[in-house]
Amino acid sequence: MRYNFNDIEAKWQAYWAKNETFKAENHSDKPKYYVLDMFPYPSGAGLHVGHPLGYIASDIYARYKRHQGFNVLHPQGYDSFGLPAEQYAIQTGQHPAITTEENIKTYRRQLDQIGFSFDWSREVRTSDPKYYKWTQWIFIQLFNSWYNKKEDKAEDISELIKRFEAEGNAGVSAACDDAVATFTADEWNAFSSEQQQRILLQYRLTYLAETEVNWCPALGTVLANDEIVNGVSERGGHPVIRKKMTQWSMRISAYAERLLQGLETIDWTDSLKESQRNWIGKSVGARVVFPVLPAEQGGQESLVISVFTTRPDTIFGVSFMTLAPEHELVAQITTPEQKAEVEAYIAATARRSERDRMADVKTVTGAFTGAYAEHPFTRKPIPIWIGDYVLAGYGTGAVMSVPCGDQRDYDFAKHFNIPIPNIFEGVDISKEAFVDKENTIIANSDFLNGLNYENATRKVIEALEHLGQGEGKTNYRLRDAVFSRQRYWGEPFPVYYVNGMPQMIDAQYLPITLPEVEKYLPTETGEPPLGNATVWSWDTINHKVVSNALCQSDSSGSAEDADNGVYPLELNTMPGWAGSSQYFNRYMDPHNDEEIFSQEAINYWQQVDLYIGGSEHATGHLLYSRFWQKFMFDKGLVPYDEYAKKLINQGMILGTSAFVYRINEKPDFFISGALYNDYNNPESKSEALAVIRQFTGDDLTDIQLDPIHVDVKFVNSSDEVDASGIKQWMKDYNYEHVQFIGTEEESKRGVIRVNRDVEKMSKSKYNVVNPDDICLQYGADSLRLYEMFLGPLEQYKPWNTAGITGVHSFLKKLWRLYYDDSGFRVTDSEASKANLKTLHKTIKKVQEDIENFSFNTTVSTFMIAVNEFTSQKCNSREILSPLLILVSPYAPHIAEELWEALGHQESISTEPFPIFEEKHLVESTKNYPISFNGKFRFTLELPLDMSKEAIEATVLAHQKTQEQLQGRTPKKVIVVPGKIVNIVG
RNA sequence: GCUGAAGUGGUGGAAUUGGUAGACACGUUGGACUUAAAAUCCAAUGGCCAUUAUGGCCGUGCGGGUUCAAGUCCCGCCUUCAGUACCA
Repeated sequence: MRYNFNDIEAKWQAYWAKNETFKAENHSDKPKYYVLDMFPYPSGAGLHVGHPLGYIASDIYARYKRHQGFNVLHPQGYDSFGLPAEQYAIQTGQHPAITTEENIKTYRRQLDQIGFSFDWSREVRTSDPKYYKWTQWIFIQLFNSWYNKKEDKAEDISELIKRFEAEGNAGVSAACDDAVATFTADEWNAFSSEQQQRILLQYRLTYLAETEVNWCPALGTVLANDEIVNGVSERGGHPVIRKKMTQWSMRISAYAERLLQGLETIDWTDSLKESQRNWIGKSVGARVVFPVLPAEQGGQESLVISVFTTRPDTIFGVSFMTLAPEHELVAQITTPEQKAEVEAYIAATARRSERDRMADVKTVTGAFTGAYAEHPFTRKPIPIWIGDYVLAGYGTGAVMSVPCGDQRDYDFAKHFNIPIPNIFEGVDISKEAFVDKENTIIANSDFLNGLNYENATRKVIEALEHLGQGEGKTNYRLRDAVFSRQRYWGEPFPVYYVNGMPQMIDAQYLPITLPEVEKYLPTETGEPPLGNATVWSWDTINHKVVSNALCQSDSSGSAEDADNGVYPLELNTMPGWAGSSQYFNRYMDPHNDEEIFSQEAINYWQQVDLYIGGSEHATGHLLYSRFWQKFMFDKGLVPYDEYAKKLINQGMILGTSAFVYRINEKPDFFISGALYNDYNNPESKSEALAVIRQFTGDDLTDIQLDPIHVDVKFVNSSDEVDASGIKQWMKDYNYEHVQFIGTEEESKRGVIRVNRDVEKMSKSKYNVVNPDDICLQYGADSLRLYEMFLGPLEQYKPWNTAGITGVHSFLKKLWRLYYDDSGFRVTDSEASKANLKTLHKTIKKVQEDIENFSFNTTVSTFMIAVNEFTSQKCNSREILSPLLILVSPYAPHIAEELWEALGHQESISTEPFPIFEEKHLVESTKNYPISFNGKFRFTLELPLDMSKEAIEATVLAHQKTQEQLQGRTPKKVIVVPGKIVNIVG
């Protein structure tokens, strides 16, 4: 019987689906284990072989854990809100829901065909109203919460209101807007409801505020910081500008310290933790207040400049101050004489885009404001400058410049001839600043002289606090996350407006579902696409979404609306990360319409034991979801404030692109990779040029060659495209007018050689390999094994279809252990010692490998085992039965088929994992490699239970040793029992 | 610049954590089977030298060091990839 993988795989996939083999129950006598994948965005292109890498790894682990006797939760779903479906809708008018549904069907078919053990009964889709009902619900919970810094947790907003009513806000330590004003209880109680609401917004964990956002005009939406790469949008590469807009924000900054501390408690990769630490960007230092000296004329009111510094110990080295050009005090303090210069400078920096500013960090620019500030200790005047090396968005947008201790301050001072006082003992600062704070001794600094960094810092902060001119402060780079998107295909907010103030829709009326719109672009008045909906107002009396016509006001919800109780709804939608921040918990109880999940379910599954996904989400999804989890923990909804105990980043599988080259001067001619290489080799350049000229019939002397991607499906394993491939390629890509030029040898054989290069796998690079093709030709089990075999999980590695024959022939060999030409060959005969040794060696290795996530070496272990069993002619059921269980996580289809052939009725998937027995590996003798000063080497077989001394004596007495030593006396003999003998001369 | 990861045959990659480097696979070469191809099987395959067999020398990015023993540990460099950045 032949190994007919196509039939076998289809058969078992149908069996698993029919019997719900992988359905997980929310209670069990078995211990639980939760294996999670990052759910995919269902794009129109479908899966390529790179996508399932992490899913295969997690599936192997999930299947292994089932064999180990765990109740395994291994769910899958779709992150189905997103830009591409909406862009497609804008172009074609097709509703994103339809596109998404189609794409999901393709994904599901492709995933099923690989044989994953997902519990599909728990599937979630972020775009499903039943799911996003709970995304909206969490939003409401965030709105109704504030962050109590004293308790270090989120609390209900009603607690805050009570405290305002009783004592005002002076004693409240909260994470809130910096600009919040102090008020007493009496003042609070006297405020209008609208004023109160406005103040509360400054405390809520999700709030509406005028913020400077990253606006992408081409996409017509704002982007989060992590959605911008090198100053352009991650999707599409469009330019991004700064713009002020009223937006929803998430007060993630309240959780900065806990997000940082939490990293210590979880088993995530160092590089990923480091990315998050950098993103949170904690720096410890001090806030220092510098009073601005009143200008001689005008008698300005006393202004102060507040700065943040990590080096308060260098305060006596301050020789100037620098403000960001956008700093709010710049206009007020600039003297009339300097006004023109300062304004010109501000205008010049405003013209420079963010990108230019980043690219050009070398040039020192700035302007003097003419104003001076007073040093808190020396009371001497310090000139105030502006310079674009100071960023408005970090710290206070102002720095105290210490040129001797900071290279940027140093460069600035040199450029503008500002004095550089040296406050470090025994340090030369004539060439550059001295930035090493570990080896600092402060000098020329009054009461700080002779102190090191730590002591000086402590003393300065005490002194500043005593003066009331500063205090110790910790600063975080992490900004609050903008939560509004001017998009259609996202979660609608459960928000309506009364007199411009946002109101939450009561949770019992959720979900607020997306309205139908005529077109998916912004409205003519510039409002988000939801502004196109005719039905999109909230009726507070009947509690439902109703026609816009019933609502008088277009945006604010004016007084007239109050008469009929109909108010406008929020027109923005939530960003992509909203839905993905809670899906891992929702899988535990995905069909619950009463609660986000039952306490029973969350207490059973608790948290994710293993999470596998790409590292590209390091500062996006993986940070936001931790924030939501901590919030849910504060609300008592989840038992852990970290949701994923262990996380592994799988690497990417890259494509191997193929290139030929277009002659820039003669775009109708393409040359082969071989000819290109000849042309670029000085020795063969003229020859290559002669060949090219024969075709172009021209006197080309120097040509420019542009690489053109050839679709890899036309290229054979020798990197060649044959005549029929060329023809097909030209037809498919409208290159019929093109003429190919190859080397003489290529022309003779009618082929074109391509050059290869490794790139990210992508449709536009024509290097995509489709798993459908692989499954058809080699089977899903081959695909699974090969993806693992390619290399360590975390590593980036190129795909090379040619290599798959290795694992495929392994499967065929495995099959032949059970079936040969004469039929089923497994018998009840007794296993030999050699059989048992191979089996137990394999059990041990496989178990160790899987537990270390070293999936690539397991495949080798399988191959070795099968080769050994084949040469042992092993046909014992006692061996071949457990072997299948070992293989089944990797190649589940063939394992099920052979398991059935062995006479089992049930699926192999929950069979107990074979138990390793040391006794089968124990040997009585061992080969000791013997060497003398690394010179001669031979092996000697000795009993294992020999003592060190006995081994030494035996070795020295051995004839071969005596011959080799040639009468010399060894100095020392090193014996490592069971391993090695070294004779040292 | 900083942070993280990594450098091993023609290629992907192993190496029980200091103990015979190159497992396993691809590729290549030779052979068997076949009318032929495919498939399958067998053999060789780090480099150099020797060959009548047993062999010998050099080899894990580079330069040092520790050790009986280093791909692995220590010091100093180089290179590549990824993330991040006028962050005060």
